[in-house]
Amino acid sequence: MLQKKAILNAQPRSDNRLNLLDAAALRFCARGYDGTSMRDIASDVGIKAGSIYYHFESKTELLIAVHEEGIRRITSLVSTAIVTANTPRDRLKAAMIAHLQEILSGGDYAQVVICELPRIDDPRRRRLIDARNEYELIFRNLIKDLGIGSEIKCSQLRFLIMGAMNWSPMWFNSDGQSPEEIAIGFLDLITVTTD
Amino acid sequence: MLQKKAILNAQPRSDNRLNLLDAAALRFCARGYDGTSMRDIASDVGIKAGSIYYHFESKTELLIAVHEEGIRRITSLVSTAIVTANTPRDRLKAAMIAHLQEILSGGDYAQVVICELPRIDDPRRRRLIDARNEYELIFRNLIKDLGIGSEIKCSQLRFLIMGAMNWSPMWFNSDGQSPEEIAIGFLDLITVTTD
DNA sequence: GTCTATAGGTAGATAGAC
DNA sequence: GTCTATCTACCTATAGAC
Repeated sequence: MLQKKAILNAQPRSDNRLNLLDAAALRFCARGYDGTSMRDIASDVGIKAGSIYYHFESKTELLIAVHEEGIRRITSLVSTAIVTANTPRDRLKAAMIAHLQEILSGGDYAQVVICELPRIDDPRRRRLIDARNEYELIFRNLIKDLGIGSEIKCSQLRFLIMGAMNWSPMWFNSDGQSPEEIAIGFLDLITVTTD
Repeated sequence: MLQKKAILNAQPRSDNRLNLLDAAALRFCARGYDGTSMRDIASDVGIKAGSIYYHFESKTELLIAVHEEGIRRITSLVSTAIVTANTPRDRLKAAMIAHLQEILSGGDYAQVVICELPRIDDPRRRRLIDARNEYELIFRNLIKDLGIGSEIKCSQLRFLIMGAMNWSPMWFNSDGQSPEEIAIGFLDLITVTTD
């Protein structure tokens, strides 16, 4: 009975699994995957490197887990943010705000999703790329709903917006504009009329 | 006779320093600084790892040299591109085209400038950041010349444009739009009026 | 200028004690 | 679940022969 519940919850005890994920996200974000050692991550949570392998099969597996958790979080946040908005433009604005909040002040998971993907050398890489593409589908649809015209124009707009947002960690300063102000500033500069 | 020509063509003698720079740029671009070993770079030019140290003091020094060369090239290209344009908008367009051409089809140096800077752990890092900021000053001035108004609006526009451009290697496909078409597409989506 | 050989260190991962 | 100990492999960098 008790055991059954534990199985259903998937990861019942072992709190350090989550601590390891957090530490890995932080380290991968700060120094990159190749610049981070298992010993670094282990010491952040107060255990020895060998003990990580009780929770994760390999270093790659750890990166994949961080990546999947990052996708899960940002997808959830952005999906939730757009339901309360009424017009297509407001929905896009809400999505941009949520996306920027997550990658600028939401933690390290999102930045790992954004930056460390190209480094993964693993058969499962494709699955991660697919997951990220599925996330970006949200923006693809929001932009299509703007009704600005051709397919190619929609692609260009998507690349413009996503690029500007995903690059923002490179210059963002928490003393300056807030993620929300940045999102609004970007959107105001963009021509979203149908002509 | 044949042998002499082969030597002249492939390795202009002694100038393996340039070959090493090229190989390092390619490797750093593809696998990142931490994901590249001196053996990788050496084998690309047909020498052994230890021999690199005749040309460069250290691996960091090699990255710095790639970075400086990258800055030098893109600054030169963009500076040249804007002199033939007449209006502020055309100058910005010319700069964007040159920038995108260099990072998308110009080689690996520019991409190293863009992506590998945060990883450098060296006192000389500041010098490189300054160099990149000086390069970006070109765009800062071009945008100011548009006369779109407030300082903050100019910053937002700069971040929007630079972010979209610098992110483009993540999705660029040489079978699709050309760098020039991408630049024009981006600019057309942006409101550059003074109101 | 490039080689060989190697120093000295750190990486990811495993085995078995507790 | 975490430890210690260790394996194997690879890393940057140096020294000296050629």
